[in-house]
Amino acid sequence: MFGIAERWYTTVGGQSKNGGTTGMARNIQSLERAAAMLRLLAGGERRLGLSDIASSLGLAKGTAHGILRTLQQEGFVEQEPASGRYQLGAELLRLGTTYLDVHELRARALVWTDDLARSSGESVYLGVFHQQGVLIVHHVFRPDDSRQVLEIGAMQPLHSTALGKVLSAYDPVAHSEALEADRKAFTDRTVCELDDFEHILDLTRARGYAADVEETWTGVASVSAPIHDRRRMPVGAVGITGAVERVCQDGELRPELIAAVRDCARAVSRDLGAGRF
Amino acid sequence: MFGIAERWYTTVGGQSKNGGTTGMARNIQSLERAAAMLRLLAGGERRLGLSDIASSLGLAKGTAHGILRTLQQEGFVEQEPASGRYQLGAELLRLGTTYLDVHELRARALVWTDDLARSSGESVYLGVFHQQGVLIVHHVFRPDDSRQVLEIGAMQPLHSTALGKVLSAYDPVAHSEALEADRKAFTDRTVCELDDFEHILDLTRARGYAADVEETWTGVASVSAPIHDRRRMPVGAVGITGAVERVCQDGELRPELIAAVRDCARAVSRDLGAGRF
DNA sequence: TCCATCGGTCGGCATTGTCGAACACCTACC
DNA sequence: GGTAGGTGTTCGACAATGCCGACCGATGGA
Repeated sequence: MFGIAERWYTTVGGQSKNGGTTGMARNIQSLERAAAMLRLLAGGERRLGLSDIASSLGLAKGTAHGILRTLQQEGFVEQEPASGRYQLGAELLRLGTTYLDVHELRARALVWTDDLARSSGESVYLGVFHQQGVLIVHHVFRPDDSRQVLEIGAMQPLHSTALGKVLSAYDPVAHSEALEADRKAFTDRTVCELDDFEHILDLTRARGYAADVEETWTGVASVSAPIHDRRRMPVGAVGITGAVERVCQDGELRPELIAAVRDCARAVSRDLGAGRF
Repeated sequence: MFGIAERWYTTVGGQSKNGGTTGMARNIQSLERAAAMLRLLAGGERRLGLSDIASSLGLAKGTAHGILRTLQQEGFVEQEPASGRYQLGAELLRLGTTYLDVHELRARALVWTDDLARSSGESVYLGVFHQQGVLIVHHVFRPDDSRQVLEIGAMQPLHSTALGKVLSAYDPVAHSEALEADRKAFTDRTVCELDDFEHILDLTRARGYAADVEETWTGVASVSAPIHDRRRMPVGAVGITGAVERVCQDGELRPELIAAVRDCARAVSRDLGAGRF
């Protein structure tokens, strides 16, 4: 309701050419609503009914139904025949996997992350900045026979994880996002204060890597380093994650692990074309 | 173009109430076009330009740009800053993973497929019917240390794989889909003729399982069995896949593997509520 | 330097999506 | 058994919305 009326005004005034930060051109309403529905279905744990969806988004039932019907036909949502409730559809999985296949950073990193997992003995994560957090695009299991769950497609917070700190330190958009958001305390070691957090980012830039010692999960520590493309722009981060007893020694991160992570990040960056000069 | 004009007539004449087989209600145009764009981007291997996309879908450049701009803001497509080309976006990966988390069949099957992989010594696949093929929603690696790639989110053909035959035999929609499509020959053992294929489906229903001995990939054989829900409707299929030398013996599938797969399928079905009757 | 093509934007028209009410259907509860 | 409240779905009319095609500015070969 309100968002619609507001958007109207933008057509009258000057369009400010390009906008420093955001384009702010008008977008297609039905698409925005459809995306909001998918996000709503992704957020709510269980299936949602039509009335819930319509009222949550402030839409008429008929409107919401039209969008859902189209999304269902395209395979983006499915409807449970019994209750008539809606949930996400299989086409999203297919397209999401295709995204991974095309992802250049991931493709270049595959072999290097395998090496890193073998040499470090810990699980390896590759993440990119997305929306308000870090999206895991690759995950190599720790090379032992323990039961592990694949975390590709999962999100991690920016302010407490090693991957998130690296991206916040090097990616300007991630930086402002991390500063604006409220930094939730996951453990008693999580850094939430603005000044402390910015100091950590400065430290990250100075060192060239970031750490997370029990700031997100108790007993778990990580190290991460940034990956740059051929234009020296930050495009992602690699890191290892493991039990704090293995990753740390005498209260400090084991130096050989830091070196291994940084070597891997440099290798991937070089593979992306950032190598020479 | 043509589809649009046709749709117009339905508003004038009688609306035929409900339509016998399909609802045939009108869908939202911009959403259909956006979905077609995503599918186009998923199909083409490399990134596509705006003009390519517009001409491929028969749209004006401005129209295509508006849809792409919105999709980009929502995270469904990304634009390479240098060339301006478009590719699929990270939000699809996030939503696709969320689809897996909510998937009830997959959740119930997790523990049973692990057992099956351990007892059979082969890799395990869990698939559901989707569009024109089988979508892999779970994949357990063969329990040795060999290098394997995760195939969750990949598609398999209906007519040549064990999973596809099971779904074609038990799911009516998959059945008609498999009969109508042209069955491509992947190896010289692929069954393409309509009569032969229908005979195989009859055999599958009679036996309660299906096989694929070098009909899709040379040197690879699979066995699969159907999973039913509490209404005895087929909802998916589990199967094992491995080198033909291990899976077969004296030209026949090893009986203990067939039994293990069928036990797993029955266990998951029972877990879904199909147990008592 | 020119020319072809790229992605992106803008104004005007009318198609298209939206709204709200009415419709079947089901379940639970008097 | 009826009723009341819930569901998802359809319909018709209005006008706001998204579509089209012409128009920019930049880019990159020839």
